[in-house]
Order: sequence, then C-alpha cells, then structure tokens
Amino acid sequence: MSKQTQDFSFFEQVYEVVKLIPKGRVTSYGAIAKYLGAAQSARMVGWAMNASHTMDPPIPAHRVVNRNGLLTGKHHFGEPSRMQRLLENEGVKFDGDQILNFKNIFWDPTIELSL
DNA sequence: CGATTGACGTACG
DNA sequence: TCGTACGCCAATC
Repeated sequence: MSKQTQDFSFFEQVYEVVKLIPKGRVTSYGAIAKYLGAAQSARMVGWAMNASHTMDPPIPAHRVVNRNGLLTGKHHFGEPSRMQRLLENEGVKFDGDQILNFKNIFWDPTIELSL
C-alpha cells in the first residue's frame, strides 16, 4: 500500500496535466512533454498513457492525441471507436480519425497553465 | 543483462 | 510532398 507514494515522476506529472485538460479540448503528447521540460520525450507521454488505465481515478487519455490531431492511440481504449465517441460526446467533431478544427480546440499546457 | 518495442516528434534527403 | 532515420526513456521479451 505505501508503495504508491507521491512519486512525482515523469509519469505522475503527465497524469496531472492530462487531468487538467478542459472538456471539449485536446492536447498533444509533445505539448505535454514540452511543458514538463522533456520536449524530446513525447514517447514517454504516450507510454504514461498506456499505464493510465491502471491509475485511479482513470486518466482522460482520450483528450490526448498526436500532433496531427489524429487518434493514433484509439486502439488502446478497448474499442477503436471508443476514443472518438468520448470526444464527440464533448463536442469535438471528426473526419474519420482526424479532429476537425483541431488547432482551435487545441489546449496547450505551456500556455494555458502559464497564465 | 542485451535487444526490441512503443498512444511521438523532429530532422534530413 | 513523402519516406526514412534518429532520439528519448521505460517496459517487455
């Protein structure tokens, strides 16, 4: 039990940021990595998301997409359409796996959390 | 313990 | 514009 202490490691920081993403907004792995000071470790953000489902409370990883606004990790939500479904429920429009108006709904932690 | 992989992103040709 | 190569670091094989 005491194994899960406040281990503010890279992963923990990622979870904190993801949980701060407003509804109907999305961000990218690279943006989070950059905000944490590890712009080149975008892959680690994705890896953190992989373990996010073991977190409690669960992390809204569906709000995190790649820099293209493409749902690259949809296959990790149990069902591929689940990620898109969740975002559509928040008002996000899609063209296939591509988020429409992605740049507009993009939530950049380096800006939003910097205010 | 070494090699490979991975929900990314940038650089280069 | 498109395809390939590399880096980053942890987990898995």
